[in-house]
Amino acid sequence: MAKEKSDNILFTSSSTKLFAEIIIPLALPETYIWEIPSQYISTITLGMRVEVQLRNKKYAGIVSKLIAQAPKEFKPKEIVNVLDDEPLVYEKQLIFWKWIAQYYMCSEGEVMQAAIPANLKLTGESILVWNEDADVDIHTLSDEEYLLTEALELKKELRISEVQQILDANHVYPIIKKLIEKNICFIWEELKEKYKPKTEIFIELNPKYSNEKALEELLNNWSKAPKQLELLLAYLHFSKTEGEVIQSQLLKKANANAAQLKGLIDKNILIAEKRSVDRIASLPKQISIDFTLSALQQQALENLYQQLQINSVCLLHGITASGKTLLYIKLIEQYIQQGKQVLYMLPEIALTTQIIRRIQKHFGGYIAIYHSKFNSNERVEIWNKVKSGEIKIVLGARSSLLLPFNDLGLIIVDEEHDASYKQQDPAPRYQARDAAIYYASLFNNAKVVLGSATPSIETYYNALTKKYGLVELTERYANAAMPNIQLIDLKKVAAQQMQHDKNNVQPKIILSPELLNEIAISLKNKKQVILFQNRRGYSPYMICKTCGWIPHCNNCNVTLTFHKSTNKLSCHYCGTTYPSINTCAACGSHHFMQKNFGTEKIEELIAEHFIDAKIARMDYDSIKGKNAHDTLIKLFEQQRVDILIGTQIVVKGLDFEHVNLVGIIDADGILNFTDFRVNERAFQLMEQVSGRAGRKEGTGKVLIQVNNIHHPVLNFVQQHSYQNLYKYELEGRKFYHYPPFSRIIIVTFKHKENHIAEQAANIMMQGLQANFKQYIQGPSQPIIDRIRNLYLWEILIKLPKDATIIHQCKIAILQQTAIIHNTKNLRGVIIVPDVDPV
DNA sequence: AGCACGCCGACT
DNA sequence: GTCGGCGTGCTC
Repeated sequence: MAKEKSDNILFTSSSTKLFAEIIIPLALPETYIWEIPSQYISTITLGMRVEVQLRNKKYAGIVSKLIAQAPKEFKPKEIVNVLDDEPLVYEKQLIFWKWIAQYYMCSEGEVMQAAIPANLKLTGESILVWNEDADVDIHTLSDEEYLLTEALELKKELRISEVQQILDANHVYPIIKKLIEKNICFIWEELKEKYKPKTEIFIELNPKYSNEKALEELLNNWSKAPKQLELLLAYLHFSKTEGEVIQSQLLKKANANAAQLKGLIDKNILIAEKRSVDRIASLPKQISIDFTLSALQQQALENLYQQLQINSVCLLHGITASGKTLLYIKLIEQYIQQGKQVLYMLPEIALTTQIIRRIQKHFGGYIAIYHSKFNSNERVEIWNKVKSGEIKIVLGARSSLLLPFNDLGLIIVDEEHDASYKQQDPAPRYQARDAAIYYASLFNNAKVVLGSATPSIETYYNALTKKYGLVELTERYANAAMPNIQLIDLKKVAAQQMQHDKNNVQPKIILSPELLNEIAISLKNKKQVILFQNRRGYSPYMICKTCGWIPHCNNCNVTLTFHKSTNKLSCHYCGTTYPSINTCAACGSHHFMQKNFGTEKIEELIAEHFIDAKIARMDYDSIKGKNAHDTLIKLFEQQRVDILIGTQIVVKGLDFEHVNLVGIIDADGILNFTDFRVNERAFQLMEQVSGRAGRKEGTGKVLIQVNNIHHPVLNFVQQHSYQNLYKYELEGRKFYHYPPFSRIIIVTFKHKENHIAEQAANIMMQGLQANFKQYIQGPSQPIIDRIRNLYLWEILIKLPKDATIIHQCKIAILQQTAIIHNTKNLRGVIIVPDVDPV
């Protein structure tokens, strides 16, 4: 720290002026410069927060660069206050932010906005909220702090401008910062669902029995209460096999009751502790690796070490259930023992208690979990502990990449092919997998391991061309066989039924007799079934039987999906819901037909067929509640659900022992997308869903219902051949010049008037034509050409993989954006560049 | 981005 | 007369 400081102080003499570039959490096209008042010159360093005035608003910005030379064109204002006495981020993070901003075409302010928890950023808009649970010790407060605390207690909420009236205007932000630190108030975050960490009661053995002798003595001298002894023995067995013991599970497995457990707790033999599943401050900081790898896994691990000696990035390609997680755990252990920090990234939805518990079991209190559902206080806590190095392992989603690591040794990107690593809507639209590779390069000798059963084509290409190392695991552990995959030709089934029924209407088959039959067999054998339907709701659209009118969303150009459970129509693009329609708006008819089908409808049909089976549905609609997702998984784990019907959500890395049948209801729906990644995505989806079948004992079966039975991807899925898919797909990518043979930028233009959006897109296209004509496609309207009342136009740019051309093109796009925004009538057009879109 | 300034039409 | 719509310029 001391070294960093002396490096950054350019001048100490009081006659010399010092200036700083400050990042403001706004989408400003460039960073602005403020002057550092002389009293701060000796203490200010990069990464500290400062209070500055921009126009007539105040912001907490971050010092990103110190400058000795006074700018000629304007006279900078002075920084009002320095808010930190140590940097909030290291220089590495500042470099990283700059790279993200440049690569993904956004402002550094937008990156800052995404990186920093709300409680650490302040703007004039921020609203302070009184913390009802605050435990204030008045004597520790300064006069000004007390003044503000009093006002807050009275009014509960204060805008920063109001705070300014209460306090001396020059002292606002430092006082607020103090109060936030003292937990007296927090910064209001709108619409953020409050995430309640899930707590469970864990049972532990009193440490005084942790040595064998004391325990033996206890057991040998046991008298009375034989049931308690039985329970204690069950606990000991359970803790050996599972590590963590949860009260409810213990009682269930040991067939004991709460009174017996209470007896043991009262005798101080066992200890009960209520703690959150994902916040684990109380867990001991210890590593316990109590499994051994199979010969193949061991070899793969050694291979991985070797590859990481030569490469900074390595792909771990292991088929489903080959034990990738075990390798990660071994790897993490290595890095922790060297004192390095490790980031283990997973797609948000895969961050279930299942995986969290598994990792916790091995690394206890070294771990922190981080994702966007945590509230700001919790995020700040983790932020600080990662910065100080107290936390060694972060298990998190995409956004955990933006934490202030200082001594990162390893980043694991699990399920690296997963599209959710790419941020979609607010900028920065970064791809966390790719950004991780750059981020790692900022740390001394840090490595990246990308893991997947079905790697993205780009990643596999990079591995084969030696840009990344490659380690493959081709066998499932415990010799479990890959599931057997059968295609069900829906056309044939329909034809048969038509013959049978002797009426000439070809029926629409949703559930084929084969599938129903197999489900019945599974149920009879007390096995579980997963049915996959990649569409939620009951029916994707309704159509008037008389005139063909289809209800659309008022704000978007999409058909509305009917949800039977709520009896509402809903737009899956903007989320608006409408009451169910009984009358056709075009012809007044009351007869509607439901076209296609979603998870809700499947659930209903299955329930009709299997009256006694326990059925559950897992999709975006059914897991909205805080812990609904975890609860559902648990129910299924404990075999309290026989048939699980779900969308994408069911494929993400869940490990269920008793599933032996997976049904894909509508493969055509997966295969008929117009996106250059369809084949890759379809294969990944089907292969991952299949992987849920027969993971432990026995062989699983997968039934795929499909009309277009000759689609090549189905063949690859049946063979479980990623290699063949890769070969096939790579040729297509080469022919059409798609990634990995090019780099794509899509620029989207949005405006409430269609012709204005179009006009802006045309100006951009013309501006780019001079140098990039051969790379541009469009402008064109996307298939869904209006979302949230804004019309959309797009330009697709496929650039060669040449850093100079890409860089120049980005500059040209930004120039054209500036030109468009300086043109009359067009300034309202929202222009969104998306680099490496998915 | 966000905010003030200023130029126009519609109203008490 | 003035209220408020939004097009325009500008922020260190």
